[in-house]
Amino acid sequence: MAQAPYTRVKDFLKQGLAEGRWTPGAQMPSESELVSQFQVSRMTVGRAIRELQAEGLVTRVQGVGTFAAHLARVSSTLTITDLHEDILSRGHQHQARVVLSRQEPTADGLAQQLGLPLGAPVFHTLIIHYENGVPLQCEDRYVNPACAPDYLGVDFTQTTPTHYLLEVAPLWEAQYSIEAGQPSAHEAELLGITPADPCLIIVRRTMNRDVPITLARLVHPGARYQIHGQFKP
Amino acid sequence: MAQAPYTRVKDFLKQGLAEGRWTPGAQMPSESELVSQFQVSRMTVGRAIRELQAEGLVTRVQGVGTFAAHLARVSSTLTITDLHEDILSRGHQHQARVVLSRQEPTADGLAQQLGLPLGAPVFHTLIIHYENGVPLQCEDRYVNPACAPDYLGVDFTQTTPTHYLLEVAPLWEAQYSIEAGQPSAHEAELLGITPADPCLIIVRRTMNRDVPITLARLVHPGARYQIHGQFKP
DNA sequence: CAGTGGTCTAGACCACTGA
DNA sequence: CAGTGGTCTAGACCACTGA
Repeated sequence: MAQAPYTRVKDFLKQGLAEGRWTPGAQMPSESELVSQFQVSRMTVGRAIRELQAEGLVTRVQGVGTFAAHLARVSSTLTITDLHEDILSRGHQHQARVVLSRQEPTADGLAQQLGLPLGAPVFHTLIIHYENGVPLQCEDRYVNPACAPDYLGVDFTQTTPTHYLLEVAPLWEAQYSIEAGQPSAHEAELLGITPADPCLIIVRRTMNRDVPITLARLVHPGARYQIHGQFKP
Repeated sequence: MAQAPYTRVKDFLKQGLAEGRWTPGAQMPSESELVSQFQVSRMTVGRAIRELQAEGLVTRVQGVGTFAAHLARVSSTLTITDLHEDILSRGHQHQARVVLSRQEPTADGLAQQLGLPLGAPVFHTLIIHYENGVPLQCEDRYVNPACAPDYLGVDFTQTTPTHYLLEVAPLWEAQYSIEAGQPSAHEAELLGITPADPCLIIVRRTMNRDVPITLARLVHPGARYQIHGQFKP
């Protein structure tokens, strides 16, 4: 099975970039040069270069040319996964304990974050997730009732809020922050650690077309949780 | 200025996905349906759908069809930025203090990580980065001498190792982990914090075509450093 | 078999850049 | 002006799937 022509062009350029044949900022072969070099149509080399551009490996300027990208800002993907699936994929058991599940009036900062009027009802759950019996995450979550009216009726020992919300409210945009911090006294108690133990804290807000769906604070004992990732062009 | 036809098709599909018009797993219009609906050529709808596929919004199966993606695994981009640029972009001042810069014999675990024989020389720098005079990062870095022979001669109060290495050794692949932990006694002293203060610790290894270039441990006081990101299709 | 996506071609017109 | 990328068309052949 012969390789597709556009991948041959793409691989040629990619290899040259890896070898430093075109150093960052240098002009790369034009579409017409590649057309005659590879004896393919311009659509084909166009696709090859466009994909490299999408991967951030080259930059293009109309009327000027294609250039090897400055890799100063290399980006990697950080995947928002469902903790339940993560744990199962490690061949371990996942349990959840629902500490709290109720409706509350929205407090001050929260109202703003969820785009609700101050004091409007909001759903609040506090769930501890265990991997093989060991507490791994304290999930403190507020949900916009308009996006998931039946949220409080769900049995979260059987499904996770993340999973349920992805089903009922198509996620469209997410913002998150990651930091190291100390758990609150209550969180420490629930996680079976001391308030001095460092934790990885992720705060995440998801929205659908400017309507906030949910705000979650995810606290993980530092010794038990790591984020891994890699970048590969 | 009329919108390009392929973006019209792409936006139509994207909007439908945001509205939940096609729920995860549902079959979406075929290329030929879109061709007659939009009165464009198949190449054009093909490009629109291919880009949605690259963004992870749809999945395609040859001979079967195009389907709305299950968004269970939504990914966001985490950008490897140069701390120096980060700080300047906030309008702040960046200073670096070189605590250590020398050649050492490679220790056990390190040799493996860098693909060097045990005891082979390796470059080692320890640098503290300050934002407006406040310690923000402790950068403990080992460098494969073969990739950057002049590394130890560089004045790292003037340029950062990240920046220098991106210049001399085209980065091609990176692996990282992020966790919360406690600094070593030495790190705490250098950062002006106590060993009990939680820190965000990033360990990053970069390589070029299977040749490890550098391994860095970046320790940040939790109270002073956060990672922010967002996902938006 | 009909329908799907995967890919390619040989041309075309355009906007933009810099000499 | 010549050269660049941005985009499109109308066809084509193919591999694959499921009835």
